[in-house]
Amino acid sequence: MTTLPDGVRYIPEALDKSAQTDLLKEIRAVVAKAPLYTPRMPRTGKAMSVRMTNCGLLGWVTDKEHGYRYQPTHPVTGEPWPAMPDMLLDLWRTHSDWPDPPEACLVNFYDGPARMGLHQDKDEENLVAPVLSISLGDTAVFRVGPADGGRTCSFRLASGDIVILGGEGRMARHGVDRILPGTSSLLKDGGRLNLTLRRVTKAG
DNA sequence: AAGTTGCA
DNA sequence: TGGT
Repeated sequence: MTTLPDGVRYIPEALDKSAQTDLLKEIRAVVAKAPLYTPRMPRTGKAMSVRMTNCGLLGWVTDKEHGYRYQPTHPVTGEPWPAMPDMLLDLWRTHSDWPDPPEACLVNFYDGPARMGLHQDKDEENLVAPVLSISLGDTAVFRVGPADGGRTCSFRLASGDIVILGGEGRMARHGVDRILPGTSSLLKDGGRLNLTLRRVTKAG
């Protein structure tokens, strides 16, 4: 594998098959209560290819009118986000090395052609706490590069893998080039779920 | 603005 | 096809 930027940690096979199945069940329950919606770019209103929902106290949302932000309610249903499953809190405790619990879990669903352009996570009030990402389902071609520009590298993220952007890597630029169809049987109809845990505010 | 395109 |  190509060299990762400083502060970007890749943990392959962090979740075994049984843990992936258990976690998927939890996320299905979240999606049943807080349906996936199509987020839209600020100003242009252009639809993103990824569909999203959240769980936890806060969720990341975007729309044409108000842009990128965190809020406590689902933008379509107006309901509070479902609670963060204990499994996710456990994974954060195990891997994040951060004292305060995560407030947001962004659930991104990538179907066959969905992608995500290179970006930095900077909508949080807390830009120091790490960002923890969990992959479920089909393999993604993930791209990551240093915060200040320069060369990016890409590698595959398979079901059960974890990536942590922490320390120097917190503001790393990252995105998803594409999904490799048929690479996992975890999701019956294919596609990829990515769960991103974040601390949004500064204090607990 | 987490998009798209176009070019090497 | 891949890196930006």
